[in-house]
Amino acid sequence: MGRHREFDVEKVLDAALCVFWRKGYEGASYADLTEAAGVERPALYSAFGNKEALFRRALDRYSERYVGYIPVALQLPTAREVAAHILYGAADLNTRYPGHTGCLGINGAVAGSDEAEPVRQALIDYRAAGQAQLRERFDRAKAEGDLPETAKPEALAAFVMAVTHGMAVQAKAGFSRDMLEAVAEQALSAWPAGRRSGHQPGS
Amino acid sequence: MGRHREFDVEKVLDAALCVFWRKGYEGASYADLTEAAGVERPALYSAFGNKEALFRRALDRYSERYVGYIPVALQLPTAREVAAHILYGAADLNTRYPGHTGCLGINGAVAGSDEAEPVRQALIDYRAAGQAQLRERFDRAKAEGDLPETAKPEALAAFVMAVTHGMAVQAKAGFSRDMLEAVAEQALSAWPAGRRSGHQPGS
DNA sequence: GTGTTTTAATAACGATCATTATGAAAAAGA
DNA sequence: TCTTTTTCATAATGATCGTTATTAAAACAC
Repeated sequence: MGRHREFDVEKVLDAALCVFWRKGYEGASYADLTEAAGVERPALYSAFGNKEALFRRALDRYSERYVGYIPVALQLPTAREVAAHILYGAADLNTRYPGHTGCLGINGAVAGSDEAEPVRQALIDYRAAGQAQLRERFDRAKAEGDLPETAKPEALAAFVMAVTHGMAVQAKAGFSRDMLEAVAEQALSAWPAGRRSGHQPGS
Repeated sequence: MGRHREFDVEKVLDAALCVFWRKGYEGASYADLTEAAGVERPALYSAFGNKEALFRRALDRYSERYVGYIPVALQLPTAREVAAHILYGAADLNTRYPGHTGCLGINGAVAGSDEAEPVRQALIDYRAAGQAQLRERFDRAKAEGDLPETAKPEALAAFVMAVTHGMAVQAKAGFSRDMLEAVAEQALSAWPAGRRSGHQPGS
């Protein structure tokens, strides 16, 4: 019983995601969010709760709809291909939408006031989870001989993540896709070769 | 004639710099700034102007007092040493002070509200200037044979900057110095060798 | 059709934001 | 000592922040 909801929750969530992507968590005001979503303030509160809950829903949606290239990358046969797919995938995602360059995980919460600390921590956890997946994948690669015995999977994962974060910062500063791809190419040019890797540096 | 200023302008500026470093531009309120500086609000306005002017003064001081390792790096004889000095210098600066990890250039302005756009642009310009210096240094290295003819100085500079930005993001997330140094080491492991470079990959 | 329940929209809430009037206190010149 | 000038400290400015009362409208049950 009762009145039906008149707006599409998923469309509203997409609109909020775009605002957060562009302005970060604290920079996105309810005035921005309601204007982008086309609904009034109380509708956002009744549908999602408060601002932090709305952001977490937007982060979930971001993960589902835009970061799919990472699980795809993790399925690739060699570590180099994994890293390459992630690096070029980040280069693409960071520059694909002119209205919101960079990535939500970096734009949202690098710094800010104390009140946003739980949100920053959520984003840190989000990035850490991705890095842990990458590290596990590199552990496997080492066991399979795709990475040499001397390779340090944890450091390799942190390195790949650092480059992607750095590209996100650069994308927000307006770097071209070509430049980001050149960054990715350079990051890959020293990838350690394993027993079963056909790649030779410089070949 | 008139009354003397009772506080030390440089000490106040240092205090403001620490607050901006920790909380970013928009996250730092005047309540934070006056508490850290130990002076009242109108004193900050009379000495520095408004918040944006105070931030720019703090950015200048940051450049003078904390980023000296970059001009030092630019004087080193080989491009690899330049990149290594910058990468390890960033690893150090990003983790040296537990109270304000990361770096001001990244923490301050990756995302935020529209009102802070000029400040974000100032930080983008600041980072771009550093990258331009690096690129010029790599141009020289190429001319001197320290980088191979195939090397792309612009891409190399963007790559080094991307890694440093990524490390700044990671430092803000609590990464250890050891981990950041491992990231830097990996970034260097593929550095292109020129005619006059004694380095061989893997040696 | 009446009553109940849920949503929609307007407008207000207290808190905090950056920024300043305002007036007292202090130092310099006459 | 008196006047002038600058700084200091208290407190208030209008605006915006995230969050909600409040009331009107719409959709079900009976």
